[in-house]
Amino acid sequence: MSRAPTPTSAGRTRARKGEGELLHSEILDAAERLLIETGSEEAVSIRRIAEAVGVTPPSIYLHFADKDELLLAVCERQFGELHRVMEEAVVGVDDPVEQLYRRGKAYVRFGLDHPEQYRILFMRAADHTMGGPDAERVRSASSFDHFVDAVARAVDSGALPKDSDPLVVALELWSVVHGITSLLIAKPMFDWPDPDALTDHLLTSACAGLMTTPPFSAPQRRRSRR
Amino acid sequence: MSRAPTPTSAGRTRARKGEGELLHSEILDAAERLLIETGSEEAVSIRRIAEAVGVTPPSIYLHFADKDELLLAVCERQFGELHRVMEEAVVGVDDPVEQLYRRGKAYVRFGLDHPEQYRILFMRAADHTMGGPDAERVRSASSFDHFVDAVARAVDSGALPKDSDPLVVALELWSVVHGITSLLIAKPMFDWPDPDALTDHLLTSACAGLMTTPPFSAPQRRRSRR
DNA sequence: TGTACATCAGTGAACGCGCGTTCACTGATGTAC
DNA sequence: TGTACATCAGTGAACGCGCGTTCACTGATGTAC
Repeated sequence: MSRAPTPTSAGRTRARKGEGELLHSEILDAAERLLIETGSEEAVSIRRIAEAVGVTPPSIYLHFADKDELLLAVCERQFGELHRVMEEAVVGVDDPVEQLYRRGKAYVRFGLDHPEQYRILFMRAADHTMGGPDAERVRSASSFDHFVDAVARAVDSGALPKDSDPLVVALELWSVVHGITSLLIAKPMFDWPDPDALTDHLLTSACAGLMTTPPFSAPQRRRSRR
Repeated sequence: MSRAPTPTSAGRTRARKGEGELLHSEILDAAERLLIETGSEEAVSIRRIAEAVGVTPPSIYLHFADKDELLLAVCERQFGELHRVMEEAVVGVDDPVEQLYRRGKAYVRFGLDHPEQYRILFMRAADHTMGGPDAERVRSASSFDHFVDAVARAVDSGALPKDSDPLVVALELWSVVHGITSLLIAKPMFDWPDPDALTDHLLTSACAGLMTTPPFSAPQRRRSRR
């Protein structure tokens, strides 16, 4: 409309000399926004991100080596955010089992609130998300390690069998909440009950069941338990 | 090498007059093969499929309206196959709870044996897999309905609380096996124990827990259970 | 048995598109003298 | 206070690519007479 002397095609004004890093986070914001709006990872291209920021495509390469690095940075942000909401969910909660429930429900809620981010974090093919750069491995593992610690505390409290392997139990509980989250995202057309209540019920059942069932033991040479 | 009179660029010989349908299944075979080989849905293009079959790209359109219809057909095949292995797993098994375990383990094994197909079936965004054509809805639902029936039999047998909603329990158990399967596919870098034994243990725990925990009930106006 | 014709499986060339990435550049900002 | 210069954020045009899809066609196969 008005022909003001805007230095870029969009309304953006060029960064001052020492402030080139501003664009860095603007790009990440835009990438995340596009991801949510389009709901599809493929629809998020360098060109569309540049357009959204109000900048030309080559500018992106001033701040990210290539598209993969950009997407990885978006993932790292999300891992951080997921970690944050899970920790936030347990502040002031002392009972270790209650902590597990809270973490689980926060996890599911995060996934349902940010389905597209969740897809990138946990529903992508193994190669893309992992393999090369271990930045994500670190973040992801660190968050998972916190969860394993939480399980270990529940074992210590006596709410889970004394000889449980916290790692295995953590993987099992993670499977439970991930199963609920990802199926709700991928198959919303089924008659799902309230996700929060469902998570609560299934986690409660699973913990109760783990208490009364012999702990997991790796199959021996002989055939497995059943 | 030898300059034999091959009618197509690859070794394929043109179908006889009434046998145009032959190419139809050759295309599906090739699409599936490419999916497995490349391990990526995006890498499977009309052009690559045509090349794999030994035919030109436009020939594909003689048998499929567009790429979506082709991928849908691949999915339907896979749903059929998954249904088959799950039914096969329970032949000769009378105990309804044992049937649930067998189905669950067959499900996980199918996913791990066919990770790329599993991704398409259960790990894609909601829009792609569903929405328009309900062909998949039918297949998917029909297989799920069998599972709900199996749960109902377990309820009737007294292995699950009398007033359980079989649909909810089925969704819960599905979440468990899907959680294990999809995490194993997406996050193989964690220290997973033997999938079969893990599935067995978690399903056993979950069923035991469901037996001793009050059945799921939808949250009332008052805040949910906890 | 022979021939004209309809059918039908498949071809070849081209369309327009959006993509990631590169390269030489511009021009505003700050600094040294 | 003035000016030459280095720095650095961002541009504009172009590259080559693989994609889904279309269109008018070819030529072998079977059929009617």
